[in-house]
Amino acid sequence: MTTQDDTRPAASARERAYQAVRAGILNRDFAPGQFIEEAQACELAGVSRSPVREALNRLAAEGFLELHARRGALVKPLSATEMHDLFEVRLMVESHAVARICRERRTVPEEMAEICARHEAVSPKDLLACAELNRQFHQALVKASGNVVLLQVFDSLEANLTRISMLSLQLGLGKTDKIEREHRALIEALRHHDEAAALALLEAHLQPLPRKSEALVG
Amino acid sequence: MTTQDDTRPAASARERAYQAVRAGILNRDFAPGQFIEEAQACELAGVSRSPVREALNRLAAEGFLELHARRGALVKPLSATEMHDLFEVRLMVESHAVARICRERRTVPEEMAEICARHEAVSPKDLLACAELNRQFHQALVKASGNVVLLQVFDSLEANLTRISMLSLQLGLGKTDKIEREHRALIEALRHHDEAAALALLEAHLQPLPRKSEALVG
DNA sequence: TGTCTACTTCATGTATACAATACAAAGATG
DNA sequence: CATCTTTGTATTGTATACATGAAGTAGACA
Repeated sequence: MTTQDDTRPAASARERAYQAVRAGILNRDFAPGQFIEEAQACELAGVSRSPVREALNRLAAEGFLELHARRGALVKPLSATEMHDLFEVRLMVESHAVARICRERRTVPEEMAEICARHEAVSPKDLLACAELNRQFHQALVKASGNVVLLQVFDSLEANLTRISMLSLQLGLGKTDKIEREHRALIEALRHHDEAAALALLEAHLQPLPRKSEALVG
Repeated sequence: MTTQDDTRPAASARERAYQAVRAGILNRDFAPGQFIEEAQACELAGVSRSPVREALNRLAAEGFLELHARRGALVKPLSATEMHDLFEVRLMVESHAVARICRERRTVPEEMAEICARHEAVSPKDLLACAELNRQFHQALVKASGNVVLLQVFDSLEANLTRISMLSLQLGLGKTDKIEREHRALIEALRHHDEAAALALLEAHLQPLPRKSEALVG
């Protein structure tokens, strides 16, 4: 029974467990390679094992965790190869979205510009908010392609993308104002349905992390 | 309780529940749009609600089901739009794999030819085996790209692809010998690293279902 | 007769109890 | 001293009991 202005009245136990553990992973309270015990998660979220197990299953499906039978939930380390491959796939997905938008001369949703505006308003210190807005922008781009399955695929990359994004910001790479400028430029190119320009901007925007940061995720 | 002369070495309760419900969906014992009650699934698999719930969660994550809070697990209908979008994404993924194989001049794994050989041996009547071999071939193609994330993405499409594949064969579309010939031709093009030819073959091979069959899935 | 309401019923959400197993530490044996 | 065995303990896997909320039904009233 979610009221519309849901400040936070009654989240389900499963949802609380999910959010708590997910935040713990992103904060690196749970480090990659570490096992998360159900009891820990129970205490953290203040719920019993049933919803915790469902949350862990979900996090595993999303790629945050690896479930080992009778061992528990391992926080999945990201290898250099995986990070590289992830960026390649992400570029493929977003390029496809750009191509569809330009070729079918789709109108660029207002949502994307709005996200940029919100991006301006937020403090560069608030890493989680910045990462979230960045995610929303790229998600909106893929959504604008009109292909629901493409959107599902993009969402399935979200877990790892968010982890990398958080890390990138924590390391002080990726200035948020530069990101926002590039987003606006991309919107402009899309509005003119200039596929070549948009693809070039996208490719320049989506650069993998430098090698030195790899070890930090895995 | 499990009898002692259990031919199988004791699959976990969760796995049994997963297999049972998944088979039920593919057989269309559980029709699209129908709600699966946990009690039904419990009886079907002979286990209690705990492993059944985990199985349903997994099936939902894989795209077979939609979980509605306090309502249950709905067998997800596939709309015409989703089927179309699915083929577009699939083509994108496999095209990317083909491009990578050709451009990086990768050796085409023996596995792909072996699958074709097995395909020859199997009876065209055995729909499930044919669908499975077809899936394996395309999965091997994506795996040959060397991009592990691309493979994950392809696997995430599996649920819906399998449902459609089963349906296609049930309807007597897609002759299996034609499929196998096209697979062999694709291997040949890949071995020569002829990207243009391989992409053309792939595109011709991956044709969406005719419109008339749409209603049967949704 | 239609509709609104209160109640009954039942499925899901959550908590907890029980079972099985893997890991670790301590002891036995060569 | 090293290694194998044994046994204890902790954690996951499964079953079941309880709580909560939703949907349907029956009855009363307009």
